[in-house]
Amino acid sequence: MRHMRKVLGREFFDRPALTVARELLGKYLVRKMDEDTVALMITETEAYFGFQDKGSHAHRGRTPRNAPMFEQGGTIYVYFTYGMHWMLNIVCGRKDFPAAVLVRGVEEYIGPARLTKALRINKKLNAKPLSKKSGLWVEDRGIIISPAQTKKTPRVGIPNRGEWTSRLWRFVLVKPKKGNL
DNA sequence: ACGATGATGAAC
DNA sequence: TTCATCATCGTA
Repeated sequence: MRHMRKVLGREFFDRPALTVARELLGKYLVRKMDEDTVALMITETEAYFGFQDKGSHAHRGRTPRNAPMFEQGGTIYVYFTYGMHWMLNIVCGRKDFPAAVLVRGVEEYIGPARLTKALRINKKLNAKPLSKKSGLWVEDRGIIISPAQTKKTPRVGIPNRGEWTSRLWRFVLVKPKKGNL
């Protein structure tokens, strides 16, 4: 299993965003830039799920910006915020149900805007499918993440939304201590 | 610790 | 028309 490199397809992303967010930890985000292909392990994610989620862009329905969230699982949703930053989301679940996972960190580049800057992810990828053709995809390289390595916390930057603020929908990969594996 | 950045959508 | 937003960086 050490050398497996399975490109994750629709069957992986056509599931609830919480499941996908948790299982994306330890998977590899792969980006092809010209002749350069970079693969970085995903270390931090957040789930956004359905119309009722008051933290989600989709909670008041479809708008031109959030339209990709209504596409099928595996669609890329990239949006621009704070006048400078691109945010990378991966759409989850079936078409017409708005759900996605925000990729907040990969090894080496922690922070949703930092990783998009490093991997040159911007509007050009919005609404495209994760695939080798689009130049952005996710691989399972056989790394198993235990529950003990998965820290759950509230989502970042969503104040005063009651239960939607306190839900533990952020997942962080914790490096196991030496001798603890 | 604070201001600049400046798209998008909601509130007023 | 004004304000807050799923941040980050440079400057003080």
